[in-house]
Amino acid sequence: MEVKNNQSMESIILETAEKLFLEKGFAMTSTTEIAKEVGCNQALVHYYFRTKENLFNVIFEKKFKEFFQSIFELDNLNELSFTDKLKHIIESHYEMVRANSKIPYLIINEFSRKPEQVKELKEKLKFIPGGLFRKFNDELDSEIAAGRIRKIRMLDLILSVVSLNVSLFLLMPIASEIFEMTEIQKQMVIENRKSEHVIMILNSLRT
Amino acid sequence: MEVKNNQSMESIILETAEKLFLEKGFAMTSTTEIAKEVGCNQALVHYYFRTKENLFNVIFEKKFKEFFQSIFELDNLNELSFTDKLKHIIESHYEMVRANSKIPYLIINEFSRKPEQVKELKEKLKFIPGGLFRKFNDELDSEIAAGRIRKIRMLDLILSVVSLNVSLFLLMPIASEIFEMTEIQKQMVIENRKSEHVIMILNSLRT
DNA sequence: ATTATCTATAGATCTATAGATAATGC
DNA sequence: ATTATCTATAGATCTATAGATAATGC
Repeated sequence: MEVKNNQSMESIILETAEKLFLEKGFAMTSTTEIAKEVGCNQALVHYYFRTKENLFNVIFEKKFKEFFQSIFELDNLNELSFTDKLKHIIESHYEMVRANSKIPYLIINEFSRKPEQVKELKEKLKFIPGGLFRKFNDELDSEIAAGRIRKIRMLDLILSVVSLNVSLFLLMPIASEIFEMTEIQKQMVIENRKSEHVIMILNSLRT
Repeated sequence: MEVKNNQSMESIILETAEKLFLEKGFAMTSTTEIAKEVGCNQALVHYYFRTKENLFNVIFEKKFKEFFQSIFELDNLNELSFTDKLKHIIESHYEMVRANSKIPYLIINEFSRKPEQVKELKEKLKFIPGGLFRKFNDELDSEIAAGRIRKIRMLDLILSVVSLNVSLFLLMPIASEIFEMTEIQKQMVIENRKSEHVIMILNSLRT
């Protein structure tokens, strides 16, 4: 447990690995490359994390939790109307995906790399309080019962919000080529889509 | 140019490679593995396609074109109203993604593997007739002018349709774990989302 | 003769570990 | 003494090619 000039070697390795895994995925990133970028020898990466798989898992679990935690963040919204609450959720989820736009790719990648281990990942979500979730579901149902929004299941609502937000950032590199956007246009689209997603979802819920 | 019992070796290799690349991506698939699955030796894979990169590119270009062609398939819809036309586009795009659910992942993967080559891929879309596209854009604008739908750009409409359709299949493996769906429930969700997407988009366009 | 298929192997990784040396904490 | 870092290397890939042999077309 040495404290280096500011940062321990272990944490530098971790951060560098995180950066590279997010950029290029598990298979395309070697421990040799991580070491080279860190500026140490390759054995040291294994000294701290034993295996590449191990190192990846540490990072993956962290990112995976980070990502799903934010989806279900519903605190301090009690005083708002259902519509405003939903608007807030869409917007904060959007901002979270924007700030962590590589995570969805990492997660999809990992699920396709180890489909058999999918069950274990479920365990990692146990920390999410189901209460908030159920409460929002009840509110949704009573809005429907009151005839203020059309009939829709919670699952469909979540899928729509997550789909729109996540895939904007997954598709942006491709879309910007196809539609020949400049860097500025790209930024404008990203800026506009936030309110577009809110409008879409809210509009689509009208009776 | 030998014709084997039914199928040439070259096409068997191509099909097997396609299957494996779609399943596991470029980096996680080796020519050794392709050969093993085909039942030939590894040198033969290189005999027909020289390099792994080459083999991948042949497959990628095919899939890439296939995918985008179908998005812009707007034939034989002239007699329909704008709304019905849009409904038809959403549904047929949905079915295409369902039938080729691994392609979006392949494309996203490739774009993140070679971000520098993005420009070249643009070339591969030159075959798409811009006319149909512009015609639909004009129709959209006149619907807006007539006050029948809210103000929206073509780009936003396309992004929304593609986002919803594509990410359903990208997210399904993960979502089905989180929401603890059985295989039957999964199939039901996939069945339901088709009309849900149509409703969402059409509803969201109302003034 | 030409094309398809195989065997064998070079050369470049890459992961993981053993064992030596340097740095630090007590 | 213990922990961190390095050098060196084993062993397992993997891609690509050279060169031998088998199969086919004329």
